[in-house]
Amino acid sequence: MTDASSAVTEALPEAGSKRRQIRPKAERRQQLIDATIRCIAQHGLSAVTMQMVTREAGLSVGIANLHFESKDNLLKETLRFVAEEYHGGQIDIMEGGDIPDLGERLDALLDFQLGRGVTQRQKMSVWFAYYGEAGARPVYQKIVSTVDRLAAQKLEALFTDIIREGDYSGVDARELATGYSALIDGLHLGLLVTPRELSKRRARAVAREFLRRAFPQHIH
Amino acid sequence: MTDASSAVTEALPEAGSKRRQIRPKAERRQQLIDATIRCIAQHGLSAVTMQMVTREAGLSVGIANLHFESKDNLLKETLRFVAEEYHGGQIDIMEGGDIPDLGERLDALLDFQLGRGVTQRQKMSVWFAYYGEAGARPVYQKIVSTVDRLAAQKLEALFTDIIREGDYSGVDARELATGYSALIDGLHLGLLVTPRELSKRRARAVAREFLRRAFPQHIH
DNA sequence: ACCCAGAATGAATGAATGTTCATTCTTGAT
DNA sequence: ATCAAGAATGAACATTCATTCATTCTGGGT
Repeated sequence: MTDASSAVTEALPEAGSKRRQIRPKAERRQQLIDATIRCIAQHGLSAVTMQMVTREAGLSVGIANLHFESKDNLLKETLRFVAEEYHGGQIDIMEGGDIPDLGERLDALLDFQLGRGVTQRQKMSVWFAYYGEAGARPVYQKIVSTVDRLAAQKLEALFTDIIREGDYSGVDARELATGYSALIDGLHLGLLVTPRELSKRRARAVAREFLRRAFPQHIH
Repeated sequence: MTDASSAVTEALPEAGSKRRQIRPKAERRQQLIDATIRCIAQHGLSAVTMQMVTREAGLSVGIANLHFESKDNLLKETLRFVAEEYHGGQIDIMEGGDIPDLGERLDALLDFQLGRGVTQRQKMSVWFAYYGEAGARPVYQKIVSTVDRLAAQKLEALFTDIIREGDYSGVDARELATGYSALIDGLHLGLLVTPRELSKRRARAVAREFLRRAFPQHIH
C-alpha cells in the first residue's frame, strides 16, 4: 500500500488492438479500480455503470464480475484503495524517519495534502463522491473511519512533539489536529466545487497561515 | 427564501387516508422537495428513485413530473432549496441588523453553522451528496457557487469590521474568511462521516478556538 | 507440438427505473 | 345543483443496467 504511482494507464491500449490478453488477477483488479476512479471523476458516482468502467479499462463487461463479485464490491474496493493511498501517504510523512526536522515535516505534509498528487480533480471527486453516500452507507463510513482514525492519531502525536519542542503554551494538540484536518478537508471541497474562487495557491497559503498561527517558530 | 421552517411534514398523512387532496402547486413542490431531502439522507443520492420520493411524500408517481418536469429538475431544485436555506440563514446573521455587538454576531453565526438546524444529519447528507456529484455536474457547481460567493463576501465584510474594531494587526480578512469557511465545511464532513470521533460539542469548540485565536478580544 | 487450466468474452436475461397519458376526482364559481 | 379547470392518479411503456454463463481463447508446462 501507499503506492503513490497507482494509475498505470496500460501504456495506451490502442483502439485497434483486439487480441485478448491474459494477465494476472491482481493486475486486472488494479486496472479496473483505476478505470473506476476515472469514471467517477468524469461522470459522478451515481452515473457510473459497469459497461462504462469496463469500456474505460478496455475490457469486456463480464470481467468485472469475475474479479470483483459485484458492482457494489468494486465500488467498495475502489474507496478502500483511494482511502489507503491518501491516508497512507500522510502517515508515511508524519512518522517521517527521513525528515528529522519537525518544521520541515509539517511542510512536507502540507505539500502532500495540497500538492499535485492528491488535489487532482480525479482523486478529489472520488473522495467526496463517497463522503456524499457515507451518510446512507455504513460500509463506506467504516472504511473511511478506520484509516482516518490512524491518521488522526499520528497527526496528534506530531503536534504533541512540536508543542513540546517549541514550548508552546495554551495549545491542545488533539483539538488543533482536529481543526487542521477539518481545514484541509474543507479546502479540498473548495478546490473541487468552487475552483474559480479558491486557487490551489491560496488554499496552501490559508493552511500555512493556520499552522503558522499555532506554531510560529516552526513555520517560516 | 431563508424560511427556516421548511419541513412541514404534512401533519401525519395517516396511512389509511386514501382520499385525494388538491393543493396549490407551490405547496406540492415544497412537499416533494422535503421528501427528496429525507430520501437522499436515508438512502443516498445515487439510490433515490422517483417512486421512493413520491411514496415518501404520500403522493402518486405521476405528480413529480407534473410539478417538476423531470427527476433531474427535482434534484436540481432540491439542491437550490438547501443551498439557499443554508447560505440565506448565514447571510441574515452576518448582515445582522438585530445584533449590534460584533462578538455576539460571531457567536450567533457559529451557533447557526454548527447548531441544531444545519447539522441535522439529513441536511448534511444532502449537502455533501451534491458536493460529491459537483465535479461531474456543472449545474450543481453553479448553484452552489452563486450562493457561496455572496456568503463569502458577507463573511469577509464582517471580519473586516471586527479587525478594525479590535485593531488586530497582521490579519488578512479575506484569507481568514476562506479559512473559517473551509474549517466549518470540514467539521460538517467530520460530523457526517465520523460522528464517533467528532462530537458536535467538540466541533463547536474547535471552530470557536479558531476564531478566538484570530480575534481574542471578541471571543470569550 | 500438444494440452488444458482458467482468464476473457459478450449476447442474453430479468429486474428496476423514468416518463407518459388516458382517466378520475376535487373544488370553487356560477 | 351544475360545471369546468386543472390537480392527481397509476397502469403501461420503453429504456437501461447488473449479472449470468456458454463459449472462445491464451500461454505456460510437458
